[in-house]
Amino acid sequence: MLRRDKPKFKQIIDAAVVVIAENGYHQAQVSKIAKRAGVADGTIYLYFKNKEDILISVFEEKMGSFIEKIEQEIAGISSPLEKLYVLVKKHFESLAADHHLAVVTQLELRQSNKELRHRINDVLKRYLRIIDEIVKEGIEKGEFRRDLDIRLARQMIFGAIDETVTTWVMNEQKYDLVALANPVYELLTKGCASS
Amino acid sequence: MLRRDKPKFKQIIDAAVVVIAENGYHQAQVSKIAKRAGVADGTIYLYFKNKEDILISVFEEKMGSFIEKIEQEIAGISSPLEKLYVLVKKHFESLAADHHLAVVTQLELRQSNKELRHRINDVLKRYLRIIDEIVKEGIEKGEFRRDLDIRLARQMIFGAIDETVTTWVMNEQKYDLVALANPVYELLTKGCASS
Amino acid sequence: MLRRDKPKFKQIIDAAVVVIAENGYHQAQVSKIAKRAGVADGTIYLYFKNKEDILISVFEEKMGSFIEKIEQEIAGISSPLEKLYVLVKKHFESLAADHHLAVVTQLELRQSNKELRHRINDVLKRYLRIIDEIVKEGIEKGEFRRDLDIRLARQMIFGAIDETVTTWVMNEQKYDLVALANPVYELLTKGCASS
Amino acid sequence: MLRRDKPKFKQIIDAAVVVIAENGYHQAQVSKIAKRAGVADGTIYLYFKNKEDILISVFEEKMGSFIEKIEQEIAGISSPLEKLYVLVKKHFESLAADHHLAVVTQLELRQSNKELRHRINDVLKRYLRIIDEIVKEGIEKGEFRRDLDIRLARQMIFGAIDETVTTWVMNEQKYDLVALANPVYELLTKGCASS
DNA sequence: GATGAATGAGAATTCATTCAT
DNA sequence: CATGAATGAATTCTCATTCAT
Repeated sequence: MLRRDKPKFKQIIDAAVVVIAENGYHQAQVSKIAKRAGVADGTIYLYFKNKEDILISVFEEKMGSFIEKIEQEIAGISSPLEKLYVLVKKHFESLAADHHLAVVTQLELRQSNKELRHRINDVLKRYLRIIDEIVKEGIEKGEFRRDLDIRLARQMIFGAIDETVTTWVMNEQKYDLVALANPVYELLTKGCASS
Repeated sequence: MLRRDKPKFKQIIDAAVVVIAENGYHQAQVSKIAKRAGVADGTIYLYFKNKEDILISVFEEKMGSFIEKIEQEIAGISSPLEKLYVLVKKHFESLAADHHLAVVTQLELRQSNKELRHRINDVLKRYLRIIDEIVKEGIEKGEFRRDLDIRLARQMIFGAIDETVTTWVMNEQKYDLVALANPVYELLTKGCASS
Repeated sequence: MLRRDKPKFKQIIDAAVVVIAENGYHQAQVSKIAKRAGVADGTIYLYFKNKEDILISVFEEKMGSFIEKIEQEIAGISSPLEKLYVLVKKHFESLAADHHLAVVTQLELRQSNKELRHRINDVLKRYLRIIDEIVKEGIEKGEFRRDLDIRLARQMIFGAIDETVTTWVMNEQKYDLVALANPVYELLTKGCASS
Repeated sequence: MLRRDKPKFKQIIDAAVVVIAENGYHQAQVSKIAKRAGVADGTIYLYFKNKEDILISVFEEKMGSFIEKIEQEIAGISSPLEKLYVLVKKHFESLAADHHLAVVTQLELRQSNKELRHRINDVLKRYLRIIDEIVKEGIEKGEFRRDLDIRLARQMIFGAIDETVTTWVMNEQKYDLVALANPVYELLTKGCASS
């Protein structure tokens, strides 16, 4: 039985998200997470190698299902432009639907040390590859400009989406993030310049 | 005499950048910074209130002169599009010219706690306002699309630039960042879509 | 289970008394106390909030049982004069029996900061109230002079006892403190003047 | 020229009393005393060997003139009982007249380390010897009880006076200390017991 | 599998004192 | 005589991890 299918594994992951969101990364002690999950401190170490492993697992689990959802959503779409639109929209929807998770991914987990962030980036790569695919397909199908550097296009797309979400979180999620999907999509596809 | 004009202040700031870049944020002990700066530990506290004050000052000093440089560069330019191009180029040039600083601003200082990051954001705001001005002027002069949401455009521009630099730093600065100024500018202005 | 009933709590308290007596208040580092108590430094903090809490607890524990002992001893005595005599005698006996404790209460704990001394005074108040009761009862029963100011009488009694013990401690406990109980009692009751 | 006759010596002593009274013993840094005295930090060390030397000098200077005053006052008195009364009265008057000094001698200087307190005790000895002389003379002249242990009588007298002043200081000097001279004198001479 | 008491390494900061000017 | 910038030693407390029960 995989650890991720055991109930306590999920309990601890979920507790970690809440504890980090409520207390901040540096105040998210293992004992706090254990208490919130309703298990003993030592029990954590039956499911996770160490604290870092909890944090990575948080990202893997949450980001993983997030990525899967998006992969499914865009699977049946043929137009790369529409795929990009759906990706932006689903990205915003997912984080708008889980405020705790949004705080954790946009603010708290970024305070982790260099190594942890490199490992988080590995998880992210799967997401970035989806964007790469959309861009590549877009070029092939003629919907995207032919002279695009795929990597740079992906960085702009991800950077813009990410910055938009982070600004929204730092503004305490006061406005409607999902409503920004369309204008962000317009910006990404048409750019700033008047044509 | 302002503390920032005293030679030891600069010594310590510069030592801090190197120490943080080489050891990482969490391994940048005050004693290490002092040693590198060639002063006693206690001397640090004649120029800085506490360790956090060193870190904020690093950002203020470096980012401050960075912003000033860009303000001067674009001051004499009349075309907002050209201003945007110069901003991207100077941004890349500045960080490419100081590898230590690039590591510190893109990776290390982001692991600071929430309060420190909020104070860092205050410094950043000045930079974001420059972008806002360019966008606003661009719309007025007809070079930028009329229907742009200024805040979103700024988020895309900053997000794309920042993501590009961060990716470059995480790839250990293996390729030529400055060479990306033009394609990034093209992306930001024309977008991904074929017209 | 109250912390004061746990064996390690007592271990640490007792270690603190010895370490403070032997090294002095300002040289009684937490690590020294831990080592003497045979526990890890961190274990201290499972039983005490901080270092100050150890010191207050030392006083509360030791002074507490000291006060209880005296309360019990005088409970069955009907004559206030005899109560006073027993109080002086027990006070001297208690401190003569524990040289370390005598050094700690008479010399070392008095170097604590104002806040700690105020909290120590709270414990002392219970002792001072016992003296007050003896004086009050003595006046009512006609054994003490009718015109006594209770508070002043208490201050003289406590001041004389305390000064006697402190002088004894500062003279390195070279003479027999308990033997002074009778002459001190005589002084307190009859005064200096020939009648 | 003796250092104690130089104006800066007195300036620094007086500044020390005020700084200690207002900030407490542990917050009375040399730099604070220097600032208050209107001299540079380094100047302190032209007049005092080290910080401890300042504190002892404070006690010597202030207690010295205090003792001299009392010696003069009782010099012309022939009755030992009256001498005792005057001593108590002058003791209370002196401290009631200088609230800062009262706080320093009764509370703050007692937080000093063991060595400093031993040296302070040397200064006190001169005062204690005055009391001894009064008691001895009192016994010889038949005004004091013949069976007195001089040392113990002195400890009671000093202990009672000191405790009375300390209680008054800890109660923030809310009531009239000098008015207590008479009842304290009565207590010391006649004791608590009804005759 | 589950517990939770015990462990112990690691770092920012203060302030008395010096000494070149 | 006077200055004040510079020095550097010294200590509490936290919290991830272990392991006996």
